[in-house]
Amino acid sequence: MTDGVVERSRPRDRILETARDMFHKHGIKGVGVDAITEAAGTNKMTLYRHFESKDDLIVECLRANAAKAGAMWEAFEAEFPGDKLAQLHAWVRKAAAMLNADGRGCDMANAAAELTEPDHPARRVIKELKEAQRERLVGLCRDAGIGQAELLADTLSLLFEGARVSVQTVGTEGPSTQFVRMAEGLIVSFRGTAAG
Amino acid sequence: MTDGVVERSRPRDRILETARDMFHKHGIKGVGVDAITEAAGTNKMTLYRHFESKDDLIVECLRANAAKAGAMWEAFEAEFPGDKLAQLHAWVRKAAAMLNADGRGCDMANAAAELTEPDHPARRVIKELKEAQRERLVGLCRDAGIGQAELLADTLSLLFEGARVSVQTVGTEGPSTQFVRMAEGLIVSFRGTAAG
DNA sequence: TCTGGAAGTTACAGACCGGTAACACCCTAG
DNA sequence: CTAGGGTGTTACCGGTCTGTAACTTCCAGA
Repeated sequence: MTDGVVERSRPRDRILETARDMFHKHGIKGVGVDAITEAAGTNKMTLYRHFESKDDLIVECLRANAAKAGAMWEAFEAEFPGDKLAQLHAWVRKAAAMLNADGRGCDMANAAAELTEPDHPARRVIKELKEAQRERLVGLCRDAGIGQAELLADTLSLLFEGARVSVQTVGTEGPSTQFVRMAEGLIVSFRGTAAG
Repeated sequence: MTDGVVERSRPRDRILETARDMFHKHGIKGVGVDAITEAAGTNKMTLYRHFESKDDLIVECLRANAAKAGAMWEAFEAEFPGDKLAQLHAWVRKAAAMLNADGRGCDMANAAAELTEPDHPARRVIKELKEAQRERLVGLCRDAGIGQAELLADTLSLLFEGARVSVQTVGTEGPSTQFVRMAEGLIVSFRGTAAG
């Protein structure tokens, strides 16, 4: 049984998954390690055997989130192999779906809002992962043949980030309802300037 | 001396101002009432004589922020009386300046990220104040003679919100550097469609 | 000068926080 | 059967949190 990569329900995995869920729902400082271990069906000692500290657990949760996001990009490539423009539209649809998923914003952004210490270990990984996501979106726009790929990618990125916080503050009935229209309009507009 | 509206350095005002500053810098759950009162040069009992609870203090801080934001809009009107388009451009400049002011995002959005309880008293005031701000921006766009005023206002709003969280996650050198270009381009674009 | 209210001080309650020590328990590999 | 590592259990440490009680000090207004 040592070959299994899954080996599900090992305590460490349960802790990581439970922490991700609870941090997402209640915020990082709103959840204690006791609550996490209890919800994960284990205990505090086991948590501290697998993670150096709560901060370490936070960082691992953020990395797990990033890994899940990375899988999303690969799913786009798998669904529309080579068709970067179709993948870009898939990203827009996926982003819109995330807006209506729940009222909580981006875990990275929320973590950045809570962990204010400038040298907190989570801050560097947040920056790294956000920059990596930007690279992927820029690459998608560029390979889709769009002229000002960086500007379009940054605009779409800011729109999406803004929509997520808008959902968190005024709910799903606010400005975020127009996200798809805005994004699609921008893509059309940028494709037009690329040709001209 | 009862006529004075200022009467500065009254304990309640010092507490409110200090709490606003500390909540902004360190987050709401990252600051205790002891730290606030000490920084305000007073004590905990005085705080609880003026505010029912920490939650009440939080709500008052958010309202104070909104009042300050309201003063900003009035400053636009005072600087460019009647010229709504000039006021819209002033808003863009002001928003850009706020991006470079400090690495912390919008206090409302940060509070919404931290206070996850759905019935937290701060949530309703956050929603009210964000909706009020949207109304002002929509009104500015409409009175500036722009056709799809709501769509432009929502797009600018999401861009600004996104830029603020972007600053918080990747810093001032990220996508937010393009905010002014994006916003001005959008205004030009929307003014074009209004005429056409 | 007297008085009343606002503000300061100290101490405390009760709960929760992150983190650790010591020990008992399985369960599997040899 | 045995040994050992991963796990569970209990108790605890020192600190911090919100909120309160009881008391003192100050200061402005009459």
